[in-house]
Amino acid sequence: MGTTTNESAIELTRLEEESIDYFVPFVQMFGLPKSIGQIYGLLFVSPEALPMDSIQARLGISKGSLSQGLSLLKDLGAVTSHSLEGDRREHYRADLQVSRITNHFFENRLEPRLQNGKGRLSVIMGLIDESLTDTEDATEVRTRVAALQKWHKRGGSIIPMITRWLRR
Amino acid sequence: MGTTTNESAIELTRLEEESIDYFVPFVQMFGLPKSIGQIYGLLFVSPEALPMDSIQARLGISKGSLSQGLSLLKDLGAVTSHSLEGDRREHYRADLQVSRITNHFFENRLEPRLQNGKGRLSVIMGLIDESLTDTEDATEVRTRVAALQKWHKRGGSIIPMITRWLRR
DNA sequence: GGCCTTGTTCATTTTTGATTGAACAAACTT
DNA sequence: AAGTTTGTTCAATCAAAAATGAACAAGGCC
Repeated sequence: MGTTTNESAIELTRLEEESIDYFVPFVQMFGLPKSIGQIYGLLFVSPEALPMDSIQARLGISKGSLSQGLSLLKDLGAVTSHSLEGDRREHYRADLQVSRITNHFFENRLEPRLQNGKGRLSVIMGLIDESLTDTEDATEVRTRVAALQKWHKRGGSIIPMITRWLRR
Repeated sequence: MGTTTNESAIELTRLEEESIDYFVPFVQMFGLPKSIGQIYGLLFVSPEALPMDSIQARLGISKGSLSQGLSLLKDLGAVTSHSLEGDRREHYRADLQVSRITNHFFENRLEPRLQNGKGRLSVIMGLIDESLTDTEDATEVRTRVAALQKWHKRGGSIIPMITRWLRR
């Protein structure tokens, strides 16, 4: 049995449970909260789009979490919302682009920090002589920083590769 | 000025500060605690290997964190320990292989979960008919899961590529 | 207008994860 | 062997992140 048990929720099918148990660790791997995995997991195995109250009843999570979670998933492009005629509620459906979640990770979490790091490395390089008076010491450390810079370039160039590879 | 200020610590050089400010976000990007970044950042710009008490005095972090942090870094292979003659204390030096940190992320954090996920997907595929009686619905969802499986294969095959690329 | 229904926001609570430091072990010193 | 230095472990504390739910819009409906 999975870890999806929750008293106050409408019973989930085994399929839904398994899907959620799949997606929760998946999204956590990319630093997203559990609730995102639950929501996406449920929608992923729902053939028809679901309204918020129905999702809430099944997952037993708060309206707040749900609203925020759905809005993040919409931003990522992992979930789309649809209005059904004769129903005022928005209905949410999982988009197949799971890669949106991973792209978000690479583009929002990795990329900017790598970028920022690049600048810092130049500063560090500049500070070496100032702090390390012994020439040998300075050379040693400069070698290390140079290796990092090289590595940085590599890392930077591989991210677009990965995202391209994962998308489609 | 960086975020590395700490009352009870021996003054850090600008170089050390910058290095720490570089590595703290870097390691956090991969889900490692801040203290790991501080330790590694300090060692990275230290030409000579440092003993624990000296690291502690400079960073102002607890002996516990330090011991655990160093042992993790040693496990990663990002730090090596050396015994100096005439000094009972172990001395720690940063290994240039920063890629060890990223490898650890890919191999210990991503890989096993992807592996685990693979199995779950088969289970999910098997549960579809059981839960979705409508044939169209079942087909729809089966398509989604199939897409995920395909994506999974891709993801699995790209990880060795990335680690190979980053190493050396 | 007044009254529902649907959804968002955000201050508070809860949970999770990191850090601390005291207790302990191991190894050296005299 | 008693004392000292060095390092580890782990229960308790603290901090950061996530979830809750009440207060608040924004629209529809009578």
